[in-house]
Amino acid sequence: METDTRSRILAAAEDLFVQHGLDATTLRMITTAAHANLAAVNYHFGSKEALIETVFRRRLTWLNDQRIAALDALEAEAKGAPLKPRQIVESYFGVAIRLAASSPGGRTFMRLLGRTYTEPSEFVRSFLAEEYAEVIARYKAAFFKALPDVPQEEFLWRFHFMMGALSYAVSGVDALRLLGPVDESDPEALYTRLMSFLIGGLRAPLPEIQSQAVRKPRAKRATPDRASD
Amino acid sequence: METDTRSRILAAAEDLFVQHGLDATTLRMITTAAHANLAAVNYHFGSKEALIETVFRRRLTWLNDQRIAALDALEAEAKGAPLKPRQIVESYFGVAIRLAASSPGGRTFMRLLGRTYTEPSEFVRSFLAEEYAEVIARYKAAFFKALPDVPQEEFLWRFHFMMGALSYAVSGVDALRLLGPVDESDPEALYTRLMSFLIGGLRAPLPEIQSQAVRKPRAKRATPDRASD
DNA sequence: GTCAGTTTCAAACAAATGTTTTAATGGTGA
DNA sequence: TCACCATTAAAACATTTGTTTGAAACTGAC
Repeated sequence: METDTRSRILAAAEDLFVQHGLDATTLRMITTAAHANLAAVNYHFGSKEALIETVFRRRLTWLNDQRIAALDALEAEAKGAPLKPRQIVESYFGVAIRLAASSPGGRTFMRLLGRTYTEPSEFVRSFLAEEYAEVIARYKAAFFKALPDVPQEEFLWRFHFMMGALSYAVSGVDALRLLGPVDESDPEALYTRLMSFLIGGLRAPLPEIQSQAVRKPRAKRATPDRASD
Repeated sequence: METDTRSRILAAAEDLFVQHGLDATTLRMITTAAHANLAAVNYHFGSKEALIETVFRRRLTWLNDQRIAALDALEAEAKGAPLKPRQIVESYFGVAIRLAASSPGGRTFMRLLGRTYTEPSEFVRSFLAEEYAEVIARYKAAFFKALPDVPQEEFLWRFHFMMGALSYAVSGVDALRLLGPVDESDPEALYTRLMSFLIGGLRAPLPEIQSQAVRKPRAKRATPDRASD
């Protein structure tokens, strides 16, 4: 082996986590794959949870730093003017796709991350929230400024939907395989496809949300947008 | 307790699975919550895996039967003509949202299902694929007929993205909470919001996918669609 | 060569898991 | 009342889990 034990463990863990999930991956699987002794994980990281946190934080801080840097650059160029929604979407989701495309390890990690957004484990959620706090705040502000006509609640949902689409885009494989054979090998094409979809969804006509108290229970659903369908 | 042991176990399992995940939920947690003996799971279901499968199949077959029935109704009415994309989207994703809205148990299950699409466990994937095979085939055919101008590969990705958005829409909570306080209490509003987004994404301008072999490595990304942004 | 500090190793640890076993319980019809 | 059945109950089962231990091996500085 070329690298040191610590690095080999990190790589093996990342790989096995995405294959089998966090819980189902045992320390014995990791240390075997890393050609290390079982005790090495506890020696180098302290515990399995600490290893998981290290695996995530290592790449996630880098990812979100990239996002913030991209936003900084856009806002510097705009000199106070609102950004175009497309620019913001591209910088937020583009960074993720590019990480997935950059290296086998990056792709593995993005698949892992996509799966872990919905991870119920408490300690994972807590450091995930911590890692995302700043970047979410920055992008929310940028979007609100760029889309002053879109109600904030509506936008938050759309952002949420977009994150779901991204998650499936990078982690997809399994669910996608249900649909039939598709080509997942070209990240540039995936990027282009996802952007089209996201922008289309983000800029879709605003639905008329009736207040829950007023609406009649079994009323036929109104379809106010895009009458041409 | 009102109901019999088997039903109490099913309800408790569904509830705990969505809270803690499949692996992290132990039989002891389930049987305690269900006020049953530990051995009851193996007596009534045979194994933990069989219990999981029962929990999913019970609601999933119903869900997909509803989808197929909805499609049957639409196609009967259309008398051979292609359906409108919006109709198909509404029948597929609307059924899911409606199940989530119909009862606390339905909502719990949809959250569980959203989380489990990305479940790496082999046996879960296998029976999920089995449950989805027919409904996916039917809807693929309907979509291809409704959108003859959209390349099939492009559509499959968009369908995949839509499933990601749905997954986050129903299972979301945690990831959504990162974004800030939103109202998740009104399923009708969620339905309307999601539909707008999905239709917007589905009908977005087609991206120009350059063949991977031809494209230059670091070429600036072309943004052929929606020049107005 | 020696020695302190770091890393690796094999072995064992307690705790928790799904499952099985064996007996007890409760109801139903003969 | 008895025998039969399905269900429940308590206890023990073998495995597997993450973690700890204590000694061996290695490393670099003096």
